[in-house]
Order: sequence, then structure tokens, then C-alpha cells
Amino acid sequence: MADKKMVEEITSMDVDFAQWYTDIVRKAELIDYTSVKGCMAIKPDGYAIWENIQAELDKRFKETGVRNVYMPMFIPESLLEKEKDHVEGFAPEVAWVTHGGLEPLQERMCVRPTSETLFCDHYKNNVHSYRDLPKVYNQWCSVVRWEKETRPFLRSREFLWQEGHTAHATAEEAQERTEQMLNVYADFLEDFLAIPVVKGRKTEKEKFAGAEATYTIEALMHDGKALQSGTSHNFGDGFAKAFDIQYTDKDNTLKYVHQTSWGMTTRLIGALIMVHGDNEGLKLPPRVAPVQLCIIPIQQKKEGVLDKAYELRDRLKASVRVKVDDTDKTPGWKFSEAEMRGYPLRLEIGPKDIEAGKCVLVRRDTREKIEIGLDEVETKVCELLDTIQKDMLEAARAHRDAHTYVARNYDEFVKTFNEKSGFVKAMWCGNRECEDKIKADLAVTSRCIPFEQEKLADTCVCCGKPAQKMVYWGRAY
RNA sequence: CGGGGUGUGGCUCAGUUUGGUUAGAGCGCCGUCUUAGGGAGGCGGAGGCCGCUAGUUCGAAUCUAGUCACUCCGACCA
Repeated sequence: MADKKMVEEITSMDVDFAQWYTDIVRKAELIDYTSVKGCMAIKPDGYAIWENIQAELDKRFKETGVRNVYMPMFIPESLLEKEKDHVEGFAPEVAWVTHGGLEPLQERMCVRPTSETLFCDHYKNNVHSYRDLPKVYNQWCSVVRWEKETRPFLRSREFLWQEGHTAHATAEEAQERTEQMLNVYADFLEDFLAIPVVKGRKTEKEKFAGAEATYTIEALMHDGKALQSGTSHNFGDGFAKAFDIQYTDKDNTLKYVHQTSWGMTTRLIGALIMVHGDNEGLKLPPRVAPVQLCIIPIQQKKEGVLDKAYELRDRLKASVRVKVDDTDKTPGWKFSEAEMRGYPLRLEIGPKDIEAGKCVLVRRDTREKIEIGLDEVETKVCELLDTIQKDMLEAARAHRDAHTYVARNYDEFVKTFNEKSGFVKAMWCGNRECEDKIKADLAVTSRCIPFEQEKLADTCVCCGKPAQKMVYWGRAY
């Protein structure tokens, strides 16, 4: 019975995962398409998720000394061009502003695809002494990248994100900050979004344009594809040299700053959908859910039922994000609707319950129905929300672990990717040629070189030469 | 950007092959009555110049060309 499909409008994920994803995004009313190609209208239920992500992340950032700022959305072409690798990486996908009103601009400007150059320009003017360091700034904004193909949340031409940009006196401090923020991201995904991640470093091929080193957290989606869910870059002094950001140190010599940047985006909402969702719809972990508990009155026209529902809401609203579905749909409709929208917990209350002093709680994650006394609602709801949060993380971890494979030679490697989908752990020699071959053969990329290394073999899975590192490989969004 | 698919009330689609008056269905929506513990039923309504533009024709949702959007598979990216 648990497998019975109740929401017919949602395509089953095993029939067509991409269609399933699109259905959820639309039916759970997270976004709508707009007249602007590749740009979405984020609807209230989708934006509320982003607001919760934003509030929690912002709090965690500030605990590490981050301060928020705001930079322009336009970047003059000359500024974008200052760092060679950076401009090469982004030039193909920027949108250009060429006119101001009716007059052509003397110099065209792009709409920021990312703001390294603006922060560098700012730091150049504001960093003079070691006393001015570190600068630990972040901004919440949207950026534009002219993607060829777009998908809601996963790849849109404009998306919301935060971008942290820091400048430090020493290379060590920059490295520390790079790793610190990666850890903030990883903890946030696990604690708040119930998404387990693999932490590690990107290969040279996969690193950010202009970075010395790029670190990443990689999550595994339900279909076995990987999603890069956050990145943290150490720029060394590359940008500082390109933009001439120098300070006078204690010893009265001029030194270049060392910089980092790190970002997370609305793509996380896509991750929430694809990690936790099922054929009934969205499934939100309690901590991020805009509505944690939905109260569904049964026979709500009967005397006292709605009053009791409102009374429960008022008792709970101090500790839980709660709403009463008092629309005049049938209860069955409301159950399905609550599931489609991913509310972690729902409470059913009708005349029989009221008479017996009870109500029914139903978990979204397991569909388990639990009868409780009306006097214990506050404690049970809070307990259950905690349990659901934990269980969802464990379920996601179990799924990821069950879809993480090991390959010791190329035959195993190819066979695994042909037959399974997920992460494959394998040894790598460190050469770009092997990454290129693997990508050409299998459309598989290196996801990361995990911090937690295991020695699976002595030789590279691809070329057979001595291995340097164990790498997570996968097909990615 | 290359390849495939799709555009007809809010949604899902029929009608296009073979051009022919007022363009259909189901669901949803509005009103109302009856219902109510897993997507209820009756009655009465509203809503579409068929993605857009040009062309062919006495006549175009239907044929032709172009264009735009969405979607899927690649290449690129968070």
C-alpha cells in the first residue's frame, strides 16, 4: 500500500527522472516559467525555502566573522579582463550592456557572472596596511550566466547566491579560511538540509577560472548523478597581482594579499528535491521546511472542529512553523497536497478524535501514522520533527553509500558506469590525459579528490601508472 | 551551440495526415446544494481569434517559410 501512487500528476522517478523533477518543481509551486528565457519566477513556496537557507547560512557566516556588503551588478570590460584565466573562463557566458538609455556606452559592461573583479577593485582601494586585514566580506545577490540550456534551480541564466570574498595577509590564513568555509557548507548541508556530502579538492581540470585551488562539496542525487553543492576557492596572490592589491606589513615591506572566494546558490533547492523527493512529491527536512506541520481538519464543517484545529495551531506556533489547511477541499485532497508540497509532518483532527482527546500525526518521510493525546501534541511534534530530520539524513546517507562503488582497474570502472549510477572511487595518476579519456569514453568527470583518502590500489585506474590520489568519479548535473 | 520532441481555455490533451460555417473533451475555476478519516457528487456558469509573423488559398488550428518559447540528449557551467 505504501507504494500506491496517489498523486497521478507526478511522473514516477523511475519512469523519467528529469520529468519527475520538472513535475515537482511545478506542482509544488516552487517556480513558474517567465517570458525571459532561462530565467524563472521563484514563487512564494520556493522563495520561502531560499529565505530559510539564507537566514541559516547568514547566521553561520557571521559566527565566523563574515560581514555583508553589496557591490555593483555591472562590471566594466576592462576590469573583467584583468585576470587572464578568469576572463577566459567567464567571457563566453556573460551578458553585455552596451547602451545607457539611447547612447552607446564608451566601454561596455557585463552583468556580473561572479564578482571577484569588483571585490578586487574595492580591496585595492581599501587595503593599505596589515591593520586593514583580513577583509571577510560576503554578498547576497543574483548573477547572470548566459547558459545555453537551462533547468529550474539547477541551471538558470540568472540565479540567486551568496559569494564570499576575503583578503588575508598570509597564504596560510587564506588556506584556513578556504577550508573553514568549506566546512561551514558541509555542516550546513548535513545539519540543515539533511544532505550528506563528500568534501575534497577539485582537480586542475575542474577548478575555478583564476583559482589556485578549488574545494568542493559533492552530493549524490537520487538518480545517481552528482551535484556540486558548494565551492570554496583559494586564489593565492594571483588576483592580488593582477589587480595590484598590496599592503605594508609590520616589517615595512609591500606584500600582496592572499584571497579566497566561496559560494552557494539556489541550486541547493534542486538538491533538496533530488535527494529527498519521492513519487508523491517534495519531501523537505524539518529544519529548512517553511511549513513544518500542516493541520488537516476532518469534517471541518462540524461544530468545534476548526476551532480545535486553530487552537492547536496557536498552541504550537511558538515552537513550530505550522498552518491549518482550512480550504474546503476534501481531506484526501489535502493529504496528497501536503505530501506534494513536502510538509514534514501533518496532523489530522476530526470529531472522533476530539471526542477521544486524540489526534493523528503522519510523517511525510515514512508515511507512518501515530496516534497521540491532545495534551502531548507540543512534545510529540517537536520530538518527531527531530527524528524526521535525523532519519532523512540517514536515509540519504544510506542511499549514497549504496551507490558508491569501487573500481581497481579500467574494466571494472567502465563496467560499473555502464551498469550502475553513482559515485565510483578509483585511484588516479594525477594526469589530465586520464581525466580527458574518461570523460570521452564515459561522460564521467572527476568530482573531487576527497580529504579522506583510501588506498584502493597502487596504480591509476585509467593508465596503470603509479597512482597519486583516490578520486570520486561520477556523472554530474 | 549540435541533435530530437512539443506549442490548441488555468492543466492534460483530441482535432492537423485529406484546408470547409459557431474549435471539442476531461480535469481545474466561479455559484449553489449534498458530502467529508487517502484526490467526493448533482445542478447552473465563465473562460480559447489554436505560440508569434509572413505567405499560399474563395477559405488556414490544419499547407509553406521564418521566428520565439518550453522540454529531453550531448558540449559548458553553480
